[in-house]
Amino acid sequence: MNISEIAELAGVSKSTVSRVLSKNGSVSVKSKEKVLKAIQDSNYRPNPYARILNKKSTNLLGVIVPDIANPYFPQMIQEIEHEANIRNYKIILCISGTTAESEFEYLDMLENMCVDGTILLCPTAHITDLSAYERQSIISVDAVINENIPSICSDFYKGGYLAASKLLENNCKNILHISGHNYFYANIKRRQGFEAAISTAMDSINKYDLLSDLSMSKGFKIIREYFAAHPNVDGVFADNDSIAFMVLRILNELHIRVPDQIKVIGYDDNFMIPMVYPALSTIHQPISEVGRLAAITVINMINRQKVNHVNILDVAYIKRETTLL
Amino acid sequence: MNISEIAELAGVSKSTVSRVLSKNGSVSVKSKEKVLKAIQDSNYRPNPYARILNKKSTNLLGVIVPDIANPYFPQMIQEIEHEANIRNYKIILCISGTTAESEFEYLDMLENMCVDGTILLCPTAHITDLSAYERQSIISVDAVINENIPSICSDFYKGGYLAASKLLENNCKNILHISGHNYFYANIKRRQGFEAAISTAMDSINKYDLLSDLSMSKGFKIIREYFAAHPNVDGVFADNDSIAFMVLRILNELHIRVPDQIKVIGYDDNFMIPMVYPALSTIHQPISEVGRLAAITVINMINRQKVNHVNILDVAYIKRETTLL
DNA sequence: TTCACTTTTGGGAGCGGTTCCAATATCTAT
DNA sequence: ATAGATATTGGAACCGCTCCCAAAAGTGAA
Repeated sequence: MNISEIAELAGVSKSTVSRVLSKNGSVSVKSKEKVLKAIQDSNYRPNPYARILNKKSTNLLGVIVPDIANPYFPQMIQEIEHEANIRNYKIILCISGTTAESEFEYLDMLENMCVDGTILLCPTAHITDLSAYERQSIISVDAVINENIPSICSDFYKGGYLAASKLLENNCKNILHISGHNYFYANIKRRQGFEAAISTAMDSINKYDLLSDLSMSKGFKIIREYFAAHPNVDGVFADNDSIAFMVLRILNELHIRVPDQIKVIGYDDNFMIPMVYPALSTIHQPISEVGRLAAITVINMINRQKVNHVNILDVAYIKRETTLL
Repeated sequence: MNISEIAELAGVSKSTVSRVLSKNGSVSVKSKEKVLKAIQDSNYRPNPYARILNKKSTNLLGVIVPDIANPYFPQMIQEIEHEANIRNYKIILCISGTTAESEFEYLDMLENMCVDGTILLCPTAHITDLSAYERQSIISVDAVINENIPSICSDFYKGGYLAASKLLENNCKNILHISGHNYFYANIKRRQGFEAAISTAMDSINKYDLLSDLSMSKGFKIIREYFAAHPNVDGVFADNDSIAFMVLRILNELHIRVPDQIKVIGYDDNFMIPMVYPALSTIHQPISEVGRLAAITVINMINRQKVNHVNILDVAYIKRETTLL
């Protein structure tokens, strides 16, 4: 079934059918009715690719995400998908892992597919130059790539700062910061904020750093060994909630009481937190707002409207059961 | 940049360029080199939509998923995406919620987009007739829709059966089955298996059922009240791990010891389990295998190869810390 | 050199829409 | 009734690629 057959069925020309379908150009009520009836009768679906060939836009949005195991990303994707759909955009999902090659491979693929825009979720620091991708509007989430690429971030610096401040308020003196990567913008900013806050402390503070591959397979061993070697640690800031969960589990095994003996603060505000005991104190990121703003921004950019190149959304400390204050 | 400009640059006809691009038809070495050089020099990217208009296929796969908060789905999507990419298919991700209208809306959209195939992840029981979608090959995962639609499922019946058997082995006499929905095939089969196993018990068993909306906002209250009203329960089977986590959290609040006083078994084998205490005993589903088989099956179906219409993958009981046996 | 055969090539008609343009129909005011 | 303006319509070119087909070029044996 194509537009010519519909035209024949309705007894009009295909130009007229096209006008009815795309709702522009004037069509008499009579013709319009005939066309609509013919479409009804024949279960006709216009071919979007023929249209794309004429128009310049595909109404496709690429989303490149490092992984979707960490629930942070699915939540954001869900929000992006929702906002995009409202505006008649479809999502092409690309899961890149954390290698720069793979990110570029997907960007190439999306460029080939003529997506109208792409949202880079948490790109690695390897991505600095996107000038080769001319057909698509690109924005980044949770990382600042360069001044030409609009970005949406929650305030990682403040998040790190808040975490350290709260550990200090809780009277911790031997503070451990655990993180799994150092090639994401988020980690770097968070660390800066964290260290800035520590350096404001009146008392003398011992700061420890554990930076390692903390995937579940290796993480337990590494963290367990670290606590064995540093029994004096009385405050922990984990770069994400999964790491914090591992810490809590290990402290439980070691019969170290939380929050009496050690305070623990996570990051992300994983939706699982309220389901487990003890409920983790953490830094909450406005995931939905970030996702929504990302979708809106990239679509505005596609439509050549003005967009803010710097968007920093606020974070908040959520006290639960692994800290006293 | 289009194929004609490349042809001009290379000093050949666009037919020849097309032959080089699509690697079929014979082209002399000399022409081929000229064309390749012209493409190199000009950063030309063939327009896939012009190709789609001639060929019949889009190399697009739809994936319709009820939600992506539950980590079960992201894990599966990741696997599907991976397998699809290897075979040069791209994924259109659609998040439908659990309403049948939305599932049909997305199916319509995918039909309009001329996707080659669609994978329905865990469709609701409302979906029974897919005959209106003629252009795409459709399969379902975690549900049997009808005998025309190939399906990939893990063995829910056995999963339910196993869970009940294990609770009986653990000497539970007052067994509670908690589930959040009853409009998914998975829930129905699981319940059948569960009840079949219970009915084989030698001793007299009290079986309780809690079937309700157990989203996190309401779930805690409902479960808490249920335990208050039924203090004799000594074994729990939760339809998924998230519900089981809520149960564990509540039992902890009530100072009821697990597994001494109550045994708990979950379902899914959520990757978070090893990170929290006590680690949940659960029924493990082969998520990756299901995802991989789904991708392979739908692509085989697209290519008109024979596919099995019934695929049931095995599940296994994983004993951790919330049961004794 | 010539003929028969194979390889390579370019022209042109689609694929299914959109859109420009000129032609025709309809309407308004005189 | 008629000129002039406006609304509606169909024809045809075009978007960028594929692929059929016939022509041209290349090959080898007689």
